Amino acid sequence: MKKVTMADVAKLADVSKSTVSQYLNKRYEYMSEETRKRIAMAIKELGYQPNIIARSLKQKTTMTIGVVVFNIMHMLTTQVLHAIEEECQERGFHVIVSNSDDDPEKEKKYIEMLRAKQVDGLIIFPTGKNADIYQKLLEERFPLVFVDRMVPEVKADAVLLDNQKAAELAVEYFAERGYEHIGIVTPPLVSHIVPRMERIEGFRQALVKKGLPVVDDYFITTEIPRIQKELTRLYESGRLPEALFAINDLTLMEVLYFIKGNHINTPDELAIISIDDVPFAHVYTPTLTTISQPTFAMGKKAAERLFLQIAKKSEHQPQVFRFSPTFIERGSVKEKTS
Amino acid sequence: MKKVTMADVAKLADVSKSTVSQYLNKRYEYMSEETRKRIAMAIKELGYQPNIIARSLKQKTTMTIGVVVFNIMHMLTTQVLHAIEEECQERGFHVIVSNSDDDPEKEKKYIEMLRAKQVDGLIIFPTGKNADIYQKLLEERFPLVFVDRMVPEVKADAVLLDNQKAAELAVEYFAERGYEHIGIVTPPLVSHIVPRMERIEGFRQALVKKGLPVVDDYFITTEIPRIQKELTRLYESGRLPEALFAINDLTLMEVLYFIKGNHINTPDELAIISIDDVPFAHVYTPTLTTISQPTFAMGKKAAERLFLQIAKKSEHQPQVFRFSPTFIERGSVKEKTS
DNA sequence: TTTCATTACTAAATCGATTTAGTATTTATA
DNA sequence: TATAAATACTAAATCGATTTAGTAATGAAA
Repeated sequence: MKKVTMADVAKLADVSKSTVSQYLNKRYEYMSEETRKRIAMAIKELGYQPNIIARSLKQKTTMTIGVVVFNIMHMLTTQVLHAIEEECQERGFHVIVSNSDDDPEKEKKYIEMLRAKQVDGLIIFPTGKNADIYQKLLEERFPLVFVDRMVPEVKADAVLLDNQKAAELAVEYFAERGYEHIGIVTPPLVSHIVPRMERIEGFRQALVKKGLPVVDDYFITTEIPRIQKELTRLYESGRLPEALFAINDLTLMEVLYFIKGNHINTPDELAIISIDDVPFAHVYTPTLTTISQPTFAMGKKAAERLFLQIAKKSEHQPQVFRFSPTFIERGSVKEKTS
Repeated sequence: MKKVTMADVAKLADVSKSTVSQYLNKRYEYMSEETRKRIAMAIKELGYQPNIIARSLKQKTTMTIGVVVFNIMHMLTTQVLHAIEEECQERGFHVIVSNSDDDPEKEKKYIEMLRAKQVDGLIIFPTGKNADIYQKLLEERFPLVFVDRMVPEVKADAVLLDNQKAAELAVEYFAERGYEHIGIVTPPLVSHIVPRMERIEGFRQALVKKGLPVVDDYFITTEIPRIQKELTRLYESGRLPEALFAINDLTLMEVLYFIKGNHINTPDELAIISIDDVPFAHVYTPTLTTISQPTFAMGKKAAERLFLQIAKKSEHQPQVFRFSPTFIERGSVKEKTS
């Protein structure tokens, strides 16, 4: 019942541990056919399984990466995570995921725990509030890639959406179809949450560019659980815009719930465009016009960049990758011919 | 730049490594206040972070569990995974997730890799086709819990839904509202995929119990990508039932797409009940009547059971936990008064 | 005054691999 | 024939912790 170690295999095959180790690492160069067979036999007979922990200790690599995300409930997170996992699985790496829940303290703790576990690199969907820690990782040349959000003062690899472009796509589409009163729905703006800032800024600029009014009332920037109330308030006072831009899947859900609750007709009364892929966009009534993030490509890129850093531990040139959003035209915006 | 080890801390604090180790493990009993302070100082000064790999090698525990799932795309998987992760995080454990993609070969490989990595236990959403491997784990008293599916011939802990009950709930609800022609939509039946078998068997028995006809045509049991074609075929030949029971979220999506594509009215032309929580059930039109699995409780239970096994490595009495489904009445079934 | 306990530590073994430096034998080359 | 090179291995150090057995100093009890 006790664990079989390399020493046991060595004894049975009547060779030294070193030779067994060579065998396991496929360094057959100076090994006789016969020895090789004897070791293979011994391994099979004993049902030997190497202990990767022991190997990791010596080799200082664990073939494991850590991912710290600020919210697993986001579609983006889930999808990017899948891509990362797939990319890792291909390379024989494992992934440990931790959820910081957008709490910088937790994020800090998890980064430390993962480092203590000797992960070979970190992919972080950052809270954005631990610049000192991120910076320290960089200085130690510890492999690090940011995803979704970036931290401007930390010069690390980052994989994110061209958020400005995404907002622009939405506004332009609305504008070209004759919409003038366009609102945006987003969680509260916080300076260190880059995509949020970029999306709202892109939205504002696109309005101006299209010569559309920038109405304060149409900026619904409040905590997710308060979005419905806010929208209902606007609706009841007759100041609801004709179109809404939901900046992610979570805000979209709130908008849809609001629509449902108040029997609002989409797109006639209220048109909708949102960022992120929701799985039901094409079966919903009406089908939902969305702006999709290339989550798979983003996850793949993040993993690739991390592996690049892991491979050559030195002189890595950090880069920010902006992925283009894809406009998916469906049925939640109509042609306005008023 | 090089790693700070316990030896460095010991040297700086002018004590032995043993004492530093005692300190880190909070065994302060026979340690002077002064020594304690000196060690604390040294740790801070050097920025020492313990190497958990080294500790794991000696202690033979990694504070990490492995989870092998057969399909990450399932809602159930995602949700149960979150619960497991939460439970682990509370105990300071990490989780490594692998996706077997319902391929027994991959499952086998991942189980072996995770064991080589010395995980302290495994939670498996089994393909069901590796009974010999599961059995070996059991015999070695390696902590193991099955989720969603079980493997009848392997007497391990298992956490699953009361599938028969779930099917019964659906049929009874339909029957009580005057439906007679009820269909079921499921991926192909395979004997080792227990929930599928139980759901369809429960469905059949409930029909009989309610005195309803069991019509072959109404059993749509085909690969996910072929479900729409099959439904359309039935529809065009005028043999579509009045009600459909979709046995999971993936089949539900196909049914919804079919409905959308053929402009079928729900619930008037076709009523629907499905198993699993889909996030849009309450914003869809009509709102979707579903049978929910207590995914959070299931994940929590699976983790708890695993930790129980990890705690007392011996004399563990395996148990199968059947969780009750919850019927959530919404709008995709009407009262038939024909 | 001797003996025993208690306190506050430490030296060395250990976990299970990898790796380096080295040995012994055979073969090839000068 | 002597030497160098290639082949087929092995002993021992190492990775960075934990842990066991032990030591030295002090205080208390007999």
